[in-house]
Amino acid sequence: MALSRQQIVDAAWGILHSYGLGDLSMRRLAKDLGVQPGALYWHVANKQELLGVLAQRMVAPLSTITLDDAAPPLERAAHLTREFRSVILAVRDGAEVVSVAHSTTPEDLSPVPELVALSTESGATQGEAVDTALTLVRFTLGSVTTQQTREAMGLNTSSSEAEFTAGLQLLLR
Amino acid sequence: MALSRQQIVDAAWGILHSYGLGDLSMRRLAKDLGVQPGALYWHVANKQELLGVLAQRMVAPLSTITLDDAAPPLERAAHLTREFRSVILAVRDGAEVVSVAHSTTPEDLSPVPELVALSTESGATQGEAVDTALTLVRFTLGSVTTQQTREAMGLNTSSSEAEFTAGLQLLLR
DNA sequence: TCAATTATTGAACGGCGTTCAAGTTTGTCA
DNA sequence: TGACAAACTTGAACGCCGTTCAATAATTGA
Repeated sequence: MALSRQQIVDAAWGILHSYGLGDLSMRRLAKDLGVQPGALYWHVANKQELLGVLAQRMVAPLSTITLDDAAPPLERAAHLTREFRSVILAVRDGAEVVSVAHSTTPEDLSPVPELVALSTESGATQGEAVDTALTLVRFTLGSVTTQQTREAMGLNTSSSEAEFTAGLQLLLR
Repeated sequence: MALSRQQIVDAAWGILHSYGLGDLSMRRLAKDLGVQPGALYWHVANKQELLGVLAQRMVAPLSTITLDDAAPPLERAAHLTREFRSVILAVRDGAEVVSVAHSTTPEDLSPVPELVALSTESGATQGEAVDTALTLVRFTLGSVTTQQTREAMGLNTSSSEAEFTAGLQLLLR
């Protein structure tokens, strides 16, 4: 069977989950797929593009999440941000991978559009809503980056969750 | 004259400013110093340590900054955070370099201790103050990372300053 | 069947961080 | 002054990395 883009992405996804970004090299990927490294470049432009696809896959579930309609918009925003956090926290080096994608296209990546909608719903102008959403996402990425970096170093991360909650409340007062 | 740790750090500082993190390799550093790469390792444990020193040097001015005594603490905190931003914005890939250091020792790196002091001064408990300071720093690092990434890609960054200001106000209400 | 398209190989290019035995230089003290 | 130790540097290698590209193989459509 011919190699496909999908297979490559799946294998990369697997390595990322099991061994982390440090082990996700094009050569390692090729070896896992039983193929020469050069073959990957027929299906994928370069490593950066591949990481972008992985980031999208990570956050994809966020755009189909259903939030309690009864809850006020800001509470739903808080909930969505928490979901964002758990999604990237669940993948090794998830924050690092998503950060790159976020830096390239800050406003398109989930959960930014969803957060913008919720923020306008609660009375913000479009501009304010974008600023709020970006701030939430950046804070979350920073928080999780710290936690995952420290985890990788074997340092204590017990206060991470509480710090995140505190920051979230600070932002969504 | 013998090579010294100080010389290495200075040369690294120069490369970082002039050419960015992508050009800051141990081999390039050695070449600039007219020395073999291995020689660096007598003075410096590894590249990560070197980057840590660079990060410290970047933020060092923040701990000796003088803030308007008359202004309320939260305003001084805002000012300090702005200074933090300009300091890392002024160095190519500054946010990336400082992020690594921040992830390792989040609470020791300037301007975190200073922000904690200002936050307690305005009535927060120690715990709240730490959370606020970390949130401010992480948001700022995220914001500048995005800006510098986009600059490096030749993309538009005109809204960066306004987004930063908006986030800052959101956090220091 | 036989071109044309699609896909893969194999090999190379030019890098990277780091290690280490072997050498050189420098400083100390008899 | 000379010998010895300590401080430092070299040169070479190890094992990686992302990416390119001519040549080759496999698949497809006419």
